[in-house]
Amino acid sequence: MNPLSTEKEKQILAVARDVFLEKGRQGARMQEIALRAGVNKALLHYYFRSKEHLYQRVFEAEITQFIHQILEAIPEEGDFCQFLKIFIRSYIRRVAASPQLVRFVLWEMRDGYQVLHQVLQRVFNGDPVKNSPFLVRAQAAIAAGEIRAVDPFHLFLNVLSMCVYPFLMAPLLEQLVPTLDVDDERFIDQRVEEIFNLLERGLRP
Amino acid sequence: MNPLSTEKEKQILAVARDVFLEKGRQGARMQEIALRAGVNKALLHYYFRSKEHLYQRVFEAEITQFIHQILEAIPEEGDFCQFLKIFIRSYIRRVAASPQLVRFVLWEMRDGYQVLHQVLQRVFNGDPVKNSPFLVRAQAAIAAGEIRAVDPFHLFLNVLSMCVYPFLMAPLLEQLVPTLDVDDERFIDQRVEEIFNLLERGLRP
DNA sequence: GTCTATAAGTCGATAGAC
DNA sequence: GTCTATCGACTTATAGAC
Repeated sequence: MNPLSTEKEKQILAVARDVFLEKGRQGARMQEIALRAGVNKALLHYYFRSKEHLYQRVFEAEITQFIHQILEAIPEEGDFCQFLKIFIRSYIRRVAASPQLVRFVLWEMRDGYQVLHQVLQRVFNGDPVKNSPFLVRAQAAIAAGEIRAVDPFHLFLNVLSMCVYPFLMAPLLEQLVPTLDVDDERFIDQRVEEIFNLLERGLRP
Repeated sequence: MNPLSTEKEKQILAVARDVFLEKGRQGARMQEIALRAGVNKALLHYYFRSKEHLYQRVFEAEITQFIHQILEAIPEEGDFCQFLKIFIRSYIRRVAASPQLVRFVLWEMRDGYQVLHQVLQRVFNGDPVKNSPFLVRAQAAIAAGEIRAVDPFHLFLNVLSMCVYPFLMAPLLEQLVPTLDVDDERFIDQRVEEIFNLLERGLRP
């Protein structure tokens, strides 16, 4: 196989990712992907056979990469509060870097939640609920009396929610508050602080 | 104007709402809307001129209705904690009733955030940030020393986030935890309790 | 492998009968 | 107002030259 072909394949995938995230599964056009990738439309079918195949490749790749990036940012040591703050910061930074991805995944989840589930199964050795670092750490912290006995699952949902949702609403928020810029480091730091302080106080034993 | 015509127009709008929420702006098909509404495709154009017009009508109507339903459920009296608990319960019930709507709005917000902004301007007399009941109540509660001095804007974001996000993730969550049913009253009550307890403790002066 | 050209099908929109 | 029939534009996909 020609290394140039592999290179071109990656190029197409990168562009397809952008177009799918921008326009969605239905809105994306093979013509636009070809144009922006600087290749002919027929070449897309040569490499990926159909729009559906290309979409599946992009969707699965993005989900896998996203989960791995989050996992890499999770610290192993330290007490639960340290762990929590670092997790919040990492997660928010990742989401702020491409909120389009989260919006895309949530929208496409209507049909594609099985794919997300399969990726989680693979990454977390068959049992995401039991093996998720966050849930493991939270349970340990409760057992050790570091935090009060909340439901770890709901706690996890609460943390993810507060980290993600404002960035999904960003276009509206920036319209409502003209001085606001959700990509600004200061806003991100503010959110980390507000979320962490709320949790730290709300979880005290 | 024939009352039957108005009836048919409403029927089309109701079906169009379902199809747009299900398939999105691009994925929705005029043919499908016509079929499910039991009318001819040409009639859609007779009433609404184009797919774009029909979409705008549906989008604006849904946003307006959603905001009004939330506002109706906001209590006037009581201390901030009572207010908070009722707000959380109302908001979650509304979101749980049709998470598809929220998913749709967030996805379409890429282009449609101006519409959302216009509706908010209209409902809140030109200044949603100043006149939003939640922000007003939060500021008063801080001034009265009922809760500690957090940023009301971030507090609002946190509450909305925790109420909405889990229902956006519902398809995945139910796959991960087979016993989970996010439409079950018990899950909804659990979430209200977990969110309220976290906030009540996290906001103590 | 990469291109041009085109097939095959879909969809929004409209003309025109009733 | 409501229907049938069809146009015209667009999109995916492929055939075939190079």
